[in-house]
Amino acid sequence: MNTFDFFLTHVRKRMPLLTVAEAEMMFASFREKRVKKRQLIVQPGFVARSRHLVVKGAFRAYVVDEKGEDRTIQLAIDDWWITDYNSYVFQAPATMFVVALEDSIILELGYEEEQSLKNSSRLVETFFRIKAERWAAFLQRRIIAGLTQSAEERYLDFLEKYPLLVQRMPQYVLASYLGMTTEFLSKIRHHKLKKKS
Amino acid sequence: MNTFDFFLTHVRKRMPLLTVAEAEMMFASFREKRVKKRQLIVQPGFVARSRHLVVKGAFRAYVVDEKGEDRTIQLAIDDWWITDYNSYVFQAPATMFVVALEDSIILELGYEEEQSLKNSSRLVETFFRIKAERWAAFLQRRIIAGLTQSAEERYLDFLEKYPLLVQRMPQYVLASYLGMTTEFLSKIRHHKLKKKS
DNA sequence: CGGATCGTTGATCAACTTCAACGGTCGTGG
DNA sequence: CCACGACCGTTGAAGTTGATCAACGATCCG
Repeated sequence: MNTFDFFLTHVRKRMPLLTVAEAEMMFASFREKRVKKRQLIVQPGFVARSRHLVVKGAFRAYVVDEKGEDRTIQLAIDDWWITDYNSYVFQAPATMFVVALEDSIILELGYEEEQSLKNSSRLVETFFRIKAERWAAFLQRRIIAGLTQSAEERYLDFLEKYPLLVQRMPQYVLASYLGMTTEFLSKIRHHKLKKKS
Repeated sequence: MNTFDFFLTHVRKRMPLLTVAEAEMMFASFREKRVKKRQLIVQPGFVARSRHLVVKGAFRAYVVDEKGEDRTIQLAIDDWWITDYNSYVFQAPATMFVVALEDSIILELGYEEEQSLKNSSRLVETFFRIKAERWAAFLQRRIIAGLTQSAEERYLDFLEKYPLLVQRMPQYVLASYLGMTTEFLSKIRHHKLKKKS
């Protein structure tokens, strides 16, 4: 499957009505890029000028807090988008790192290109509106999980919903995404939680 | 200020280009409602058929977990929108309660009405796209706060960013929004945290 | 082959919760 | 208009969850 076919399949999942011609027009605004493991595509202090659709590979967005700990804010593998969302939407300096966890292929869409696309096609505007709505819904579910579940429950739930992600992510990434330490996640996985009495 | 003027000011904040005629057309799809304190506008099991713009008053969206504890997912006072976002976007059964914390006035927008509005006006589609993007950005900042800050830091930050909200919300609402118990928030507020040695 | 990276395990510790008891205030029915 | 319960907040003691620290083991590349 070539990159355009991948892209067509991707957009048709959200917008079945999109014609091939429209998909081609959109596709023309993207740049295909190869990114090596450990390479950064967004860095704190610089504006995230693009959002990135992962064709193949894996990425992680994280912030580093005062204590120097990193906290994973977002993960992406094949067919997901990633960037520093705040930075991209407001075109303000980023606070996150976005780094490749594997050698990857991405489709990069610049902010200005996205604006033009939305201006030139009503359907594209709708595409990005739906994308933003679903992203918000996803984030809200994550907030609910954080407020209502224990570390173990969050892990088990995540494992059930995103088994592919769990398989591909190193454990320290997973732990920091789920809001716990690697040590604790290791204990959860090996049923080494000390139960009382 | 009458309700339409309130609405016009509200939408112009996001869309300065909106003409009065367009604002009037949008406004016609909303229903003004008065809601008494403790009245529910969304309930679990029923689809959230509307989203609500708070003209005057205060609301709280919360879920009840297995242990019977309630966790506040969203707050809204004047000029904010509220509903069960997941339920509204996917038109699926709600998991949240949305309840009035004061006697309130809201502008209610039904799902179908929103779709028609977006179809009939490009600018309205853009309005809701921007709204969704900012909502997602807001939620992501909340996730970052939850992953990187202690309970005390979350409270102090929230107090700084949303002093009006803090003033108007009862403490148990605030505590459950910030992911801690009322007791603990009370101790934070009275500097009763026991420090070691 | 050798360091860097990632994961494991147990002991101790800190942040926050739970529980219990109590005090104030608000609003509603008698 | 008062009284009484419901609701909300406070405080301290004890309990839990998960973090921190430290040491070690495995694996993976270069």
